[in-house]
Amino acid sequence: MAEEKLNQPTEQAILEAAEKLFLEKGFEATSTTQIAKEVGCNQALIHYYFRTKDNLFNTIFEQKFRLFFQQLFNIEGVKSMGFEEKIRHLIISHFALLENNPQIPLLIIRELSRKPEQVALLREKLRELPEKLFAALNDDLQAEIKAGRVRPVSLIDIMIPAISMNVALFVMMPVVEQVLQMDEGQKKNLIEHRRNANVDFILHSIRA
Amino acid sequence: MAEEKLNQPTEQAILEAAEKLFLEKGFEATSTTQIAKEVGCNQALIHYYFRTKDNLFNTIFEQKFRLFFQQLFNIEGVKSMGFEEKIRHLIISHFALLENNPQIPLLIIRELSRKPEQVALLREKLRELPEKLFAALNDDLQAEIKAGRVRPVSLIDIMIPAISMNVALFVMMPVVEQVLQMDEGQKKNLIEHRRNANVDFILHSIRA
Amino acid sequence: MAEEKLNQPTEQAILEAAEKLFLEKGFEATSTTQIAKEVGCNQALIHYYFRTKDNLFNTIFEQKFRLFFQQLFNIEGVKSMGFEEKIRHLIISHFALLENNPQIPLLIIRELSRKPEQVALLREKLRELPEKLFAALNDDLQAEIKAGRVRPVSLIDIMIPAISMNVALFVMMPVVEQVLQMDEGQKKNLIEHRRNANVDFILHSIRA
Amino acid sequence: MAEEKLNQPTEQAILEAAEKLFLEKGFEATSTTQIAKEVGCNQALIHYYFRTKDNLFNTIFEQKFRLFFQQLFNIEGVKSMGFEEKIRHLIISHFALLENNPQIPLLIIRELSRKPEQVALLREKLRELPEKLFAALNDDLQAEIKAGRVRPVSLIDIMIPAISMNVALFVMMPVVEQVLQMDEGQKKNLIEHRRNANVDFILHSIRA
DNA sequence: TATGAATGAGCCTTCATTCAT
DNA sequence: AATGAATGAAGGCTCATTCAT
Repeated sequence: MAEEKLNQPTEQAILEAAEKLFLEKGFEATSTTQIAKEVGCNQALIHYYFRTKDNLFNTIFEQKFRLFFQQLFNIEGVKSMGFEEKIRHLIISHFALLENNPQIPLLIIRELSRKPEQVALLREKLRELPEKLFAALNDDLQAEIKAGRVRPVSLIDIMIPAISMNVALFVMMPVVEQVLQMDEGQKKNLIEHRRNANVDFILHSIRA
Repeated sequence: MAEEKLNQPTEQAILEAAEKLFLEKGFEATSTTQIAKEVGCNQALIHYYFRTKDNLFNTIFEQKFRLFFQQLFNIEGVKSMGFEEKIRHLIISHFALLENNPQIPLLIIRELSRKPEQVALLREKLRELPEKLFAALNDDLQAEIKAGRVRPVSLIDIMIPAISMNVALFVMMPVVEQVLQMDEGQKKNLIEHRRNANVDFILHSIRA
Repeated sequence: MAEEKLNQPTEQAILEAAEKLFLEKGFEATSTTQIAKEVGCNQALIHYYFRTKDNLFNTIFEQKFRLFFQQLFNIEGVKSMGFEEKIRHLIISHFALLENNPQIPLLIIRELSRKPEQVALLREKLRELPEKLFAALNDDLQAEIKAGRVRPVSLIDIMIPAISMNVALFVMMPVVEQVLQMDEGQKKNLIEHRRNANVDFILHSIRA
Repeated sequence: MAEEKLNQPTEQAILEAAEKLFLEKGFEATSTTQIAKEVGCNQALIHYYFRTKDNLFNTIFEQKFRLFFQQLFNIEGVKSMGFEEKIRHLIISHFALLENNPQIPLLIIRELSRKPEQVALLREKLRELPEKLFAALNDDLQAEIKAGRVRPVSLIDIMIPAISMNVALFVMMPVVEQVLQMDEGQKKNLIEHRRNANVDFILHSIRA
């Protein structure tokens, strides 16, 4: 309960090394020996701080998980916007979140099955979505449709493409990078382009 | 490289068991012991046929990989269609391919980094795309744009959303299933719905 | 169920080494590495044959356990004897059993708490005792008491001292050996003496 | 060696926790971590006070050992008794000692082999026996035999059964408890009964 | 073709111990 | 007096691989 106490530098270093490796290679492919080597400490020290590899992973997973979904549903200052502006803002926020945490979706996809407790947490988080955001947005959407500015389409059929396009970009990016031998600049350009392209695509698609 | 001699039944059984497990749990989390148990044979037999676990994995990876991209770019009988029909057909073909091989994208995303040799292969395959398909399709697209039936948009900016939406559906499906506690019927309905929803979304988005 | 199949020589060697070490030092103080060294094989081989240290121990424990209690209650040809002769024979049989398996009592005392399944087995074995032996013996005892040849005493109060004296000798022998710096000959003499001394003590004690 | 300065309360707490655990589970199966947890202190503190686990164990072993044998041979006020009364008193004293320290015999049996230094100590202690007790008692015994009140028997052949019966009761008690599923009351009754039964048995056995 | 036996390397974990504070 | 941090060694176990048959 009393979480977020200031970690010791070593504990923090372990967390960071573990985070890096778990995100990069997944739980199974990461060994505590590798983490220790990355930290530059004895392997037993990892168990001193976190007792088990599973524990260490859970700590990181939960933290990343919370961070991700808290930001995902944290959409302040949207109320005063027009509908199109809202959509644009939400997609760009989501995109930014992924840009800052590009490996989290794959982490969740990979490892959620190993963490049934987290499933419940996610379910709960997702339940907040309709009430806080979905309902309001849906009202706007229905108004837009009635006004003839948007074609008849359900909100979920807007959100799924939006989320899919954003997530897919970052999930598939490592493959694309490798295959197209992209350098950092090219990658940056691609991301920059997709940010707006995704928004445009959605907005074009829903126009009446 | 591609020796296509008919496999022995045992060799085939190993391949099938390995395929199932590798797709399900990934390379690291699958052991040759598990594969042997699944086949119902001796552990050493796997090495008799494939020498190393890596070898066995590569065989499957390459095969799945070929299958995936061959079908992806194999668009017979498209020529006679109209542009919209072509797009619809391509997306639905791609969707069907994913439906039949829902785990392949995750496999590639997960394991491609471990297989630099495969990257070259993929690159080569991708180079065929523009020549066989891309160019022809692009001609159609430019014609449609000139005719005012499609808004000005590059072909790649149509393909990326299309592929993204299809891939994201199947990559994220295991998480969605778990979180929403969907049964088989619900899952089937969702997939059925998305098949057409994805097409519609693309088509709506590109209309002038 | 189909137990007692002919063991491979290596498996047998492992069993023997493990038996020796487990009896000598107990479960906790014996490592699989030590067992492997004793056998002269790789440590992993022990897990190849028995999967876990616990499994290996259980195999030995159960075998020793069964052997011990089967012989304990296997008292053939006693029926035709007179009462005193019966008592003598039973004590000497028990003594011989301990002589051949001097470390088993300590093994059971040490490790039974770690093996709750075995407790049930032992309980069952012990339930056979009264029916097969105890009842008959008790009839004899009552007859002897009525005839005035034996003082009034319950059978259990004869058996407990008998068993105690026999067991205590072998359980305490390692300590006695060490403390008194006895050589093999002295030890043998002591055991030989106690064999008869124990019988005599019991017989003297119950005489009217 | 025997520095008898008053222990610090913490040191005392460690000793008590360690004693409890060592007696219960033996040296190998007890970890300094467990002891620290039992005490509620830091693990390092145990080494601060006792330097090594072995040292801590030796302290306890030696203390228990001394206590056990000092009381064993400490037979005050016996001189004025008659022979039978002496025997009775000695057995009951021994029994009481075991009742208060029921785990010590098993501790010694288990761990003496790991402590060759302690063997010398025990040997020395045992050498005091004949001088202080044995000789006097033997005189009494010979007198009794000569008087025809006791059958011809050596003192050692009285003492071994007496000690054996007492020790065996407490050494085997944990097994008996488990197997017969005895509750505390039943156990208490059994012990109470055996206390006198053991005395009676010895006395009956030596009568002429 | 197929298998049982065997092995070295690595994994996660626990342990006793040390050291600086 | 007491503690948190850190470590080397060892434990049990699994793994991919090899080899003789």
